[in-house]
Amino acid sequence: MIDLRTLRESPELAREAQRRRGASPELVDEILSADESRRAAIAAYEQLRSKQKGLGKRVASARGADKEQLLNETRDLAVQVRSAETAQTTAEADFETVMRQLPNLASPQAPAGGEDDFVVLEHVGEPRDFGAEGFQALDHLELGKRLRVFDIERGAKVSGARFYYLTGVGALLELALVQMAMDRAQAAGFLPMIPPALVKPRAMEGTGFLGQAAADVYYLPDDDFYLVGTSEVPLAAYHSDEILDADALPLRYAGFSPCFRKEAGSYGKDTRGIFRVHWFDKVELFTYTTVEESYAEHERLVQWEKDWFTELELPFRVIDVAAGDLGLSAARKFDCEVWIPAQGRYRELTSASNCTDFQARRLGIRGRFSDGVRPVATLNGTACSMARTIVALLENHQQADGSVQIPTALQPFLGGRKTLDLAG
RNA sequence: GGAGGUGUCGCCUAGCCCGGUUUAUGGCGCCCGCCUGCUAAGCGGGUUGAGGGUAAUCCCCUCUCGCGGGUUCAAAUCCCGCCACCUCCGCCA
Repeated sequence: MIDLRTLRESPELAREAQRRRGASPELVDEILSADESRRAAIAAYEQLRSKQKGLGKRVASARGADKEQLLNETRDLAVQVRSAETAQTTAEADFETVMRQLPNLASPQAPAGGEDDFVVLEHVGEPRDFGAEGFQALDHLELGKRLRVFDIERGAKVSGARFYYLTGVGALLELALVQMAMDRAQAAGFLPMIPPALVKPRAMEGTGFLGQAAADVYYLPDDDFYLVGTSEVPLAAYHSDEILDADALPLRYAGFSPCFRKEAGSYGKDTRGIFRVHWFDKVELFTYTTVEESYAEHERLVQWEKDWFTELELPFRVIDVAAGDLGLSAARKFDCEVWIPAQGRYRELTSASNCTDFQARRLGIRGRFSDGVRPVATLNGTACSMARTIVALLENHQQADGSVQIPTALQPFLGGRKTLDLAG
């Protein structure tokens, strides 16, 4: 992210960075002014406090009239110290408030523009031509109903719209995907984790989900808990306020957790089936490393995701998300979009973000290096998002007879099962 | 949810009742040195961490005894609230 030094030395660069992200350039000036007040308040407090300490020592050893004299002096000083302390606390809080609104610095390589200005980096695999195969492809809702993979009606009855039950083979399919994703993650050096899905505000705020994304987050006011929208949150907060041993980096974790999303503002979008839901389970990859190493790690995350879809025999493309569509914390983001036949387009199934030191600064995660203590970098990437992967598998691997073929790589995790069909 | 106990510088620990000379005691570990055929042992010294100032590994300042408030000229120490852990009870998968 833009650190304070850069902000102070070249505010115009920072303003430009804000414009590039579609964020307010004026924020930079607000921060600078808050920073100035904060520093002045700290300096004033520290000076008074130092004086007070010196006097305190003399009071301790003084006797009689000397002591009375010193006590009078220090009493006056104490009043000043107290007000200086209040001023400092206020100034720091004000500074934090504006500073926390500043998004990460977008990578210079990220394409300019907003949501529609992504750049397609590559296509892997070919969408099937169902017409040529002589049958009309069904959408995942139809397939899922017929094969009893999920139960949307009862999901709605019990929990409302955008909820579902995974049933029978559907439930087994998710468990198989979890196992396979964890297996591949472990092979790549990630430590399997099952983190808490309810977190305190600090974790949510530190990962950058209480900014522009706040409307999408479930909150339990009685207990002051947030429901995580991804295990990125508890995995990032795992090492909060810690100083990591540089030799231990990179630290890699694969978290499996439910994900809860309000999907506010998406009314009417993707209402069919289980493509866009309020809850799904996901295996997420998370890395702590150095900022210098983060770029290479980002490439590796994308490569692991590509390998995953190749193993699942799903046609996909990789996009480079534009600066204006990066959210608060990412400096750069690559999405893998899988072909969804019934929709006739590529849809996001995984996303890999390099958050550089943005989350680490906010969560107090630093590394001890030979040249000192510095914030580390954090990265996250989807290993497997269950509901959407099930959608993709059903639609892409459907057969003329209404059955669905299980990709070879996934079969061992389903007890050797090769197809989903009405019989079983 | 209820009762009691605990939380100190990497780890263990003293200090808290009775507030000030605590720049927090001692041990372990770690680092440097001495000594010794080698090793072990022994001896001497060093060692909380973070933030900031500075050209600076010198030096200076602030913060740091679970967290946050309060009392006081002054808080590890007194008071209040919270959190975590332990023991017991209750409840529960």
